Amino acid sequence: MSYTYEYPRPALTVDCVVFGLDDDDLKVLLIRRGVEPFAGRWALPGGFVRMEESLDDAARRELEEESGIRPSHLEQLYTFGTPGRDPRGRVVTVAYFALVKLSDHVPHAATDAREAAWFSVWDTPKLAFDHADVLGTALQRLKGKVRYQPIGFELLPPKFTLTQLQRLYEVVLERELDKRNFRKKILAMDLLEELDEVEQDVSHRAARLYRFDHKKYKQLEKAGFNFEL
Amino acid sequence: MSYTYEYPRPALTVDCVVFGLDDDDLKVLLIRRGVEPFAGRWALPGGFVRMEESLDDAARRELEEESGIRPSHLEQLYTFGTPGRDPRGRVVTVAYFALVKLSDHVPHAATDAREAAWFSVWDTPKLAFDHADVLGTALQRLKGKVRYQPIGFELLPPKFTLTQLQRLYEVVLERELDKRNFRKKILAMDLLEELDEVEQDVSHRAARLYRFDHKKYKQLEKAGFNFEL
DNA sequence: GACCCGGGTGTGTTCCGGACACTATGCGAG
DNA sequence: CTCGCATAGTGTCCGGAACACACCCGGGTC
Repeated sequence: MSYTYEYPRPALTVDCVVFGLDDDDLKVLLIRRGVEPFAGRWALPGGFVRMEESLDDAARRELEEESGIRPSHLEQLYTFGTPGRDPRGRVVTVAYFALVKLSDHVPHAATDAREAAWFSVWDTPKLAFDHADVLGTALQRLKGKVRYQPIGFELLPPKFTLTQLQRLYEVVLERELDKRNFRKKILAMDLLEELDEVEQDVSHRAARLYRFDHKKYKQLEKAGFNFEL
Repeated sequence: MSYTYEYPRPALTVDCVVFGLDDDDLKVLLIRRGVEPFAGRWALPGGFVRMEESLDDAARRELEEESGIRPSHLEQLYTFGTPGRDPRGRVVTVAYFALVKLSDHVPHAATDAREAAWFSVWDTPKLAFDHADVLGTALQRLKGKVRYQPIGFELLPPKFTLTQLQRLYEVVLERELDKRNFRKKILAMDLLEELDEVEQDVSHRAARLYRFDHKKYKQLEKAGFNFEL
């Protein structure tokens, strides 16, 4: 079977930058390529877009196929289409940006035949194609977006302590925050549900657990409320 | 001549949302389509991506071809690829977002054979394809971006008054700003060059003219400075 | 020359964000 | 049982920004 067109067409792929948070290290999911080009190199999960699926669906499908992951947050990042970025010919890729709770996905899970692993974003191996650029763009986006949209919670387990939340922001923004001011600000938004539980198995005073209230956020958002770090 | 591939490929286009400022009305450039589908309807300027050009180049080329415009600011916006958005088959479009100084481009200029015109963004005719979505996305982006990057100046003539600048922000952000504070803030950034000229032909006290200092901004940017509102 | 229109500046009040250091609690070691 | 340790949790003060209001300026119109 083959397909013929009057004019040449680039091939279209999607690639996903999936972030996860491991304690206070920000991780990205990579897949080791089995075939040329760049066989043996690590790359972002991704693949070709099918004719009947939307771009978002393609991203979700490839991610599920290659790693078994269904991210809690997925959004389009940027489209990379410089001629020459793929040695096989003209390939345009729509990059996606995803966040997952690492607690839901066993670290270093090799789900398929392919080898998949989490790497610290500050210390990745050399990547295939222009995936280093894609990762860089995704990091920038994460850094910019985390401050004015409550997407950071997608990286944490459902129940978390305020210290965990603060660590998350410190890791992503690459700077330290003041504990008192951070708590004041985040609690003033009234988006966290205070639970009657504390963390377990720690050798010091246990911290109270909180839960992010998605419903309340949606309401406030409609009313013109703006989340801001 | 024809081109054959082993798997089917979507066609790839670029479309441009070009904004211009006319006094205190925000305008968008539209082209009237000559051919089916949507013949006679207004649409965003755009066309097919060639195999040897980058996406940015394709956007610039199509814009020049269809309207003669070379925008002072151009950036990628979002990629739209829902199956069914084009009745001719699967077409994925990379949307771009551009700003021009209307003073450089005669309003209602019909440069080519095609009819091109500026419309108020709040009052456009019914658009072809999903271009209304694209326009909406572009407006959101403009609104978000204008506050933390000095791209608004690309909409004004090289020499402008502070009131013009304030109007621009009020129009884009859809809310009123305090005159005193606006001036204080913008002047405190030290990015405007105060000229020894005033506006002409006004029936009241003439306002002083200013010019945006691109060089100084680049310097400050490198030094970690952040433009904000 | 009176008045009208926006341009441009000053001031007082309130509000918000950032800087800053100590006490409380629970566990484990000895 | 006590002590030590590691982290949880908490309030105040200050300066600058936001906001509201009031005023003078300069030129054109009638």
